[in-house]
Amino acid sequence: MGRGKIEIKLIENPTNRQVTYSKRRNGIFKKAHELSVLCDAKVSLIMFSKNNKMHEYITPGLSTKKIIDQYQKTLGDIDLWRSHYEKMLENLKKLKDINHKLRRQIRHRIGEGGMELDDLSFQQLRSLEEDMNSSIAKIRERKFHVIKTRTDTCRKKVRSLEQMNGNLLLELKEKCVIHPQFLFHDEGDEESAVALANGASTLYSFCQHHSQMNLPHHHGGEGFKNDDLRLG
Amino acid sequence: MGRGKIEIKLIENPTNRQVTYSKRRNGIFKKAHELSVLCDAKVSLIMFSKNNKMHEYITPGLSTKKIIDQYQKTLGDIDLWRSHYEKMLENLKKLKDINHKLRRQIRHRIGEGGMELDDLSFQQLRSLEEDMNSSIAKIRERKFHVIKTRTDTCRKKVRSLEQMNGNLLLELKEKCVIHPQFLFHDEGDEESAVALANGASTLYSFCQHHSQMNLPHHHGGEGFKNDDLRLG
DNA sequence: AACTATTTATAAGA
DNA sequence: TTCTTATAAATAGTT
Repeated sequence: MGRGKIEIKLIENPTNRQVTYSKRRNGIFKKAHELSVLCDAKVSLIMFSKNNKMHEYITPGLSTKKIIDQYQKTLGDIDLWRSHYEKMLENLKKLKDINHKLRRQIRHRIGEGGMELDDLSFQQLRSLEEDMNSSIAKIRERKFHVIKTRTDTCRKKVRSLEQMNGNLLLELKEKCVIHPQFLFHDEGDEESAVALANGASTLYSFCQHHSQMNLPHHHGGEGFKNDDLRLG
Repeated sequence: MGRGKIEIKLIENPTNRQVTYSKRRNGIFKKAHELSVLCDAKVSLIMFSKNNKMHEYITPGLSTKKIIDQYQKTLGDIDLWRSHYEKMLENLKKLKDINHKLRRQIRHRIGEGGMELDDLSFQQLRSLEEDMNSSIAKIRERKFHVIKTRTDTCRKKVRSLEQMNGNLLLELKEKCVIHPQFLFHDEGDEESAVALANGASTLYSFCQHHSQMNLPHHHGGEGFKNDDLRLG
């Protein structure tokens, strides 16, 4: 802004440079002050000319020392944040590593992907096989336990149903003695009544069966993961 | 500069204030950078908005820390200069005081100005009088010494001249015996010859006398001054 | 340090 | 925040 446009590059002529320095310095100081007032901002402006003459502007009511202190405190806070951030990054990296190892272990145990097992030495493979065998043994044991439990539950249910069935038949016979008109009204009716009684029980059993199918599966999964984390 | 002119006072509307802050901040940063480049100046610009958000500009290739260090060093230097200046001021004051006292003493000793002696108590005046008396005694002693020295010198000179005179007369008589035509040619001639011989001697004596008149005077002056400084 | 033709910054509005 | 634009302000070159 002026009679001509100028390039923003060092002014070689020392006199011109000095004049421009003075003019623009005043300009900036004025603008700094306007900013201080208009926006209630804290401004510190320190400058050294080429021949190391110092000039400064400071928002009225403040000292440059205060600004510097606040500046350094802010930098300190930024450092704290950065170190915090860097710790988090490190943590993330560790977790990713563990994740990778776990995935690899899982692949090994599944024996998936053809080439996956080529990474392992003979010893590692033997150890893996043994490991798998003992795992299978545990799984089988658990399976038998589950089957046994379920069988027992079924037996109990059957027994209770048989008893309920007997009671109902007795009741029915008594009613037939008192009101003979109910006897042998329709063969199908008697069967459907029994079916109805059994149906409710079957529905109950289904619910129980369903929950038993899910929970052990879930628990097994967790146990497996825990083993993996210990190994990773 | 803008669609309308604004007063330089706090912008009450927070939104407007924030917008203005952003715009003007960029403006100042740009100008600071231009100054850095155009004039090869070192510029540090730190600002905190009303809600304590920090922004800074720093001349490329520098760190804010460096600027702050230079700033503090400069302030330190200014402090050094100021303390130096203050010490000089103090010194100056002391010397002025001494000067005053000395002048007063001199005035007392001279007894000048009528009212000057009114400052002093009877004791002080007695002491001053004694002091002056002893000074007078010293001066008198010195005076006698000088007179004695000068008298001795004169006697020696007279003796040497009388001898020289005798020698010349003898020489003259011998010449008269060998060449009687010189005898009693003119009465005045003999007198003028003696006068000539004495004249050279008188000239010599004058020079010596002149220097003796100056030197003791000078020494006396110095001695007096030294006394004064000791008393001040 | 003052002047002034220009360039630049920016207030207001979208 | 960003863009536009009419206008205010800054300043380069000159005296």
